[in-house]
Amino acid sequence: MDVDRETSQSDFVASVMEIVNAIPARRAMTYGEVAGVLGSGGARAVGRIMSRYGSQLPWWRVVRAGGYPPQGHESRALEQYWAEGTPLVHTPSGYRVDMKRAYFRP
DNA sequence: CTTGTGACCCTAA
DNA sequence: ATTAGGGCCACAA
Repeated sequence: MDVDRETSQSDFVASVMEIVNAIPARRAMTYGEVAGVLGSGGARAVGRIMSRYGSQLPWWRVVRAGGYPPQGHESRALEQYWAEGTPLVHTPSGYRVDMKRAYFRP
């Protein structure tokens, strides 16, 4: 077989998609936590996958550390949070997901 | 190989 | 709450 074509990398991508797709509504998980569950790559690697494959995933359920939504996509995420009823907390500079209630641990 | 960029994280002040 | 600095991983030029 010619090289492993897509093994370690594609496996990582598939795992991320599985986890994100498994996050229930009104819940949220951080990039670092997803990476931690996989035990490989890093938060940035997860973020990169989201930018590439997140189009077909509930990407709004994946937030930054502290519950802050993805940078540059805050408006889009807010619409989804509002539609699903995700617990939010308003901050002086915007809003954030209430990790106190929305935090999801697989 | 060096540099720059990105849907990131942590600690300190 | 906010900014600054360092660390991390993956990729294009």
